[in-house]
Amino acid sequence: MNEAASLLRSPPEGGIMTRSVSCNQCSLSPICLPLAVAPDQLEELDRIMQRGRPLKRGEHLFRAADDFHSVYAVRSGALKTYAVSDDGDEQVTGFYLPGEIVGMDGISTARHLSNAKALETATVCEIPFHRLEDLSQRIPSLQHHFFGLMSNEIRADRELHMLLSKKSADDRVASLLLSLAARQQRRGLSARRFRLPMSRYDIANYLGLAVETVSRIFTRFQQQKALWVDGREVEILDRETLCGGGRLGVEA
Amino acid sequence: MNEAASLLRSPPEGGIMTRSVSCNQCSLSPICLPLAVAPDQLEELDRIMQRGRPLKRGEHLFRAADDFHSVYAVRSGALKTYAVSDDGDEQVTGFYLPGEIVGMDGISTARHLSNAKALETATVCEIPFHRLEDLSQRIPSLQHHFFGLMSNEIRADRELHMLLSKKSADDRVASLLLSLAARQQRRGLSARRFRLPMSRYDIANYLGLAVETVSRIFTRFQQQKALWVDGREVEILDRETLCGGGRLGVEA
DNA sequence: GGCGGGCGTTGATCCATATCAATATTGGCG
DNA sequence: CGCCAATATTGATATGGATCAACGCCCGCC
Repeated sequence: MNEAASLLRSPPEGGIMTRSVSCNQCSLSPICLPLAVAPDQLEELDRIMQRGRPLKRGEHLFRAADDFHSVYAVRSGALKTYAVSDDGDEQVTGFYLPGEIVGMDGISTARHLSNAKALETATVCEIPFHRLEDLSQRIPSLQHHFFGLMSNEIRADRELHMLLSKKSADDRVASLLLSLAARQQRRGLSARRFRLPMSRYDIANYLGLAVETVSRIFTRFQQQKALWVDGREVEILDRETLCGGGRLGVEA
Repeated sequence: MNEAASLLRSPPEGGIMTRSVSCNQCSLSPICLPLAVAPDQLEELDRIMQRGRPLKRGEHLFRAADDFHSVYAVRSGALKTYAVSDDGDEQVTGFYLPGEIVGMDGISTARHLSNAKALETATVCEIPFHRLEDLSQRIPSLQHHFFGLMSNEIRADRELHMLLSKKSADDRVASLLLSLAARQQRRGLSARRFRLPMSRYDIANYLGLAVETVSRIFTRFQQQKALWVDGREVEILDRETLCGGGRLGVEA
């Protein structure tokens, strides 16, 4: 269980390595925090970032009730966050892909209130939050960007709210697929074809559905030639049908 | 339709009045933005706040697609925010009571993406966002507090996510009632008895239920002596039963 | 190479809540 | 004061998706 580093390009020569890749070398910088920082100040941001060893699938980045001190930028792989309610059931609250920031819900309480777990081998850049706050005092564009990031998170949650409250199971699954596709595209990857980093269970849980329902919907989308699925590989064949196919006349 | 100011304590002497009440006179200051600002800097915050004429029930504070330039602190009354999806159906995304900040979802886009509408006569303090950002550059505690506010919004949305995705209609209604109660209490008012500012339709819409379901649940809670209801007046008689009554054995 | 356990699919049945329909009730307004 | 429209309640029925059950598959592990 401690051979985590072995999967990595980085030499396993000691556990935590702190400065293996700087932001300006990172291919994600145009969509990650650095986009808010002028080139000549990037060094400063870089200095507060900490790169850790990769997480193996199933490992936790943080857990609910841990002290909150950092947010994390995903560098590779994927994570999910989930909360556990008083009566014990789990709720997946989000999926995080490279270039995205995880952990922002802990800011107000000094404790994390959700758990973050790697869905597959993942690397993250840790950003101690108090230092990010300091830096934001000196770099207005960084403060602005970070307000924007949080605002985006709020917006996304509002969309999810509508999804869960008003939309059919089909719409929910379609919407998640299209969201993942868009996020792939943002990273310069194919928006049509990609691999789902999460299980059907996670998808169902996130969308408030039963696994069986998700499975059936994948099958049906495939029958309708709107989607090609092979395990976790998917290819979006027909966005129109996915989106509104059912409602807008095309039945059969 | 233009007699809006007439309902007010403030003299209707010209439409917009800009400085009728300063933050340090405002009874909400211990729970509103001022709590993040040292007394000797309160003046600065005060200077950027703008107090407008009150909104009448049904009036909009802003609409989706309006330019975003401000967030708003509710001073009295109540508002709801709602979004309208492509296919035309409405989703109530939040209720805002005195001391709370509305409009934060617009920050990242320069446009509002939801509508904010007064549920009853309401007054708000307008806070031009770019000036709040400036001020946050000079008052670290304000920046910190605002990050915290947004983080809270995210947290609340995560709880709602669980509510919509995993909980029964009963739990959802109970949860909303308890949330409103807690927010009453925060303002120093009774957590047991209060008036719902929103219609059953709004409640149902917000919680992803049908109006009829909400109505029936209110009736049932009353039969169970967990709640007393008269129109929009409610009194919470038994939190335990409300929370988990159904599941935890007490049936009948 | 075979075994076991998570993961995924498919079918049959059930139930919580939506939907449809009808009837109060309330509150704003002329 | 009385009317109308919006709001709220109540009952009967319909249904989308949950739940229960069974089975196949894949993959990591021994």
